[in-house]
Amino acid sequence: MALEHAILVSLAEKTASGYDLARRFDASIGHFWKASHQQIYKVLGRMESDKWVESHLVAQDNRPDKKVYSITGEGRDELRRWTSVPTPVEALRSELAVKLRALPFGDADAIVADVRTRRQAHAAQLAYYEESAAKFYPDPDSIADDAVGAWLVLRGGMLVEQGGIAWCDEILQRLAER
Amino acid sequence: MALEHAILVSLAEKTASGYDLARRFDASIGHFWKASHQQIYKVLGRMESDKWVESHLVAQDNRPDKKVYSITGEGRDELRRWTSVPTPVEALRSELAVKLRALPFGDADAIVADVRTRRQAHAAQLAYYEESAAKFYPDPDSIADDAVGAWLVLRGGMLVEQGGIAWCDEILQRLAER
DNA sequence: GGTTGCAGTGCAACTCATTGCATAGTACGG
DNA sequence: CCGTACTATGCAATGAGTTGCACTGCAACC
Repeated sequence: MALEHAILVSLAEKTASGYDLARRFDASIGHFWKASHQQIYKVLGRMESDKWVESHLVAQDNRPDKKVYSITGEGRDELRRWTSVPTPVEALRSELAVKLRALPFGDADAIVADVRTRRQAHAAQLAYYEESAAKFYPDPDSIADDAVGAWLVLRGGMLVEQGGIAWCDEILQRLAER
Repeated sequence: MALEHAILVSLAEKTASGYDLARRFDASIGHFWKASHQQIYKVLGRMESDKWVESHLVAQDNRPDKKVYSITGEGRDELRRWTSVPTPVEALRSELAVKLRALPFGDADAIVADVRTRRQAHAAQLAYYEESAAKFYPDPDSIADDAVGAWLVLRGGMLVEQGGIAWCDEILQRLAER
């Protein structure tokens, strides 16, 4: 149940409309927590009745009105409370793992092809993270205090992708070299 | 929608009751795909009406009757079809990443403590995988063909845990050493 | 003049998964 | 004999998340 909290973090950084949030969840935060706009609007409604956020309508030129949300005191309290509660380690869920166990009953060539594609996807994502890192944190040894979190998240993303690549390589070595 | 397929794999290896499957999903396969017994019974019902599996009642001494499921020809077809379709790369979802972005608005000490706990959990899981590997695959260079999948899955688990540990260490280095 | 894309908010239906509850017999330790 | 744990199957309610659809209007391209 962390979408609420992801939204709180995002609003704590900067007020936003549901639409703005949806775009943020397509990029930055979205690399580690996906959410569709439908879900965001629904949760925003619930959060507003819980008084964690409040909204006001903003009229715009040449564009539809928008509802800009901002975090409330209660929202900040909730965010602080949430950070002080231990996070359960999330279980992994790998469809590829299931497929690997299905090797004796399935199509080995297709699985190998799939792993190759997946390796490319991991490599592309890693390249993207590295680009972002070079762009936003050219000097990793001196990062502003309030940016350390975002930097560490980016590092986590890189480590995940590197791990993914390493796994694909091991699989290909075993399965393709025969 | 891979629980069906995880069950098909498990039944292709060996027939089982819902209860047996639930225990398998607490161990081996369960490290990469969790499922509760309620969910398993429900999905088994659906799979039986889809003719992917069939069941017969087995009476037991001193124990309740059980319904033993086995995979059908159609089930094997489905499994084969599924392995030949590319798997979408699953999005990562890290509550810890969200918490790291919440650092400026939250309780940094609690987050650091949380990361320490998480590091231990990763280390414990890694140790468990390494034990399993040593026990079941004492010689990784000569693994039977039908065991390669399970071995690769185990390797994937190890890589994930190693990545998790590396991330925790980076976080602790940044946040705790101050 | 028509299509595509962006900005903006939302409902409805559905699937997936968790949590809590129900039932029932056996085995075992204290 | 009492409580706990294991074997065994399942329903009901709720929450989380996806997919599909609906409506408006502007800007840009062909």
